This record gives sequence, C-alpha cells and structure tokens, in this order.
Amino acid sequence: MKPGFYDRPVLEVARDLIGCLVQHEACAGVIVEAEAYHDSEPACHAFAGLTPRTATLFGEPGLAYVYRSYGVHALLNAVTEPVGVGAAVLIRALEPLEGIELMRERRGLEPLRSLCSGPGKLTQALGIGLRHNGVDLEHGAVTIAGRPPAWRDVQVSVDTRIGITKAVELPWRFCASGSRYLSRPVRARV
DNA sequence: CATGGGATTGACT
DNA sequence: GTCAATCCCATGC
Repeated sequence: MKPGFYDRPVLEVARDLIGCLVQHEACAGVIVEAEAYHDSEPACHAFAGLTPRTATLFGEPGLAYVYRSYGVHALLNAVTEPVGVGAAVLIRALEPLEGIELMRERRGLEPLRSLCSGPGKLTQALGIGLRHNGVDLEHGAVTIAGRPPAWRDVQVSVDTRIGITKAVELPWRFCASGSRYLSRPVRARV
C-alpha cells in the first residue's frame, strides 16, 4: 500500500480496503467486506481505553490487530489512524483467489462461496491466528496489497455493522456491491 | 482471585 | 428460527 494509507480516518481506510488483496503464505483473497471501529464509539474494544488487550489498536497504523472472539475464532483487523487513536478495520469476508485447495483442507471441503464468508472463516482458511497480532501488514507474514486491476473501480455499498450490541445504527460496514462472497447480504445501499 | 461477556460459527429444529 | 462451544481479559470483590 502507499505510505500513509492507514494513517487516515478509519472510515476512509475501510472503504478503500474493499477490493484489496489479503495474503498469508500460499493463500490469498480479495476483501469484499469490512467494518470500521473507532474508540469514540462503544462497539470498539478501544472504547474502554488502553489495556494490554487493546494495545495494538492504539499502536502504529498498518499493524494487524488479531483477537479471539467467543473463545473460538480469530478476527483480523487493520490498525488505522495515528498512534494513540484506537481505530481499526475488521476484515469480514474475502473472495478466495489463491491457495483455494489449502483453504478447503483447513475448513473442510467448503463450497467456494462460504470458504471465506465471515471474519472467523477467513482467518481459519488463510491460517491466520493470534500469533499474528501486531505484525506489519506491509512486510510481515500477513500482508494487504492494493487492488488488482479488475478491482480498480469496484462499487462499494454501505450498511450497518453486524453482530454487535452497541452503536448498532452506525453505517460503518462496507461491501463490494453484488459480491457473492459476503458474510451476509447488504440491506441498505448508498 | 472469580466472574461474565463478546466484532461468531455450525449444528440442529 | 434457536443454541452451545470456548478463551481471553476487563472488571469487581
């Protein structure tokens, strides 16, 4: 990504990440769904302030924040905004691109559409875990690269976030319009 | 030190 | 549609 890409308002970064490429070892996929979280609103882990758990969230933009959800799933986020601001983009769904056979082995012979159609599914499919918390998304084991040519002009739909109990009304979910690889369909469109 | 909740998924009715 | 699994860590006693 270009220098300073993550050092911007989290809503801009979340929208711009749609169509970008997530890679880990031999597996890669295109981001088709992402959500923004910011320490100014209570759905964000950083809302409670700086703790050992959320330290990465307040750290350098461009780091990966990986945390365990419901005691079971690892969720991948990209840290944004300057150091001291707790904000990140949750990667919620990918369109599988490379290493699909390996993804199927890890997830157990899934149809292509459901291989990475959820934040916990895609980390399992790509082999991403808590050990990746804090890695550099530019040069680390897990990387995010710019949009492939076919995704240069992707249309982005906006919706409310999923699976949260606070600040549910904020339209901070971004999806590639018409994608068949989303975790859930888009309700509203902008 | 004990407790409870969560940015989910998959299996079941 | 409902519901359990399962663990990190924030919070409170």
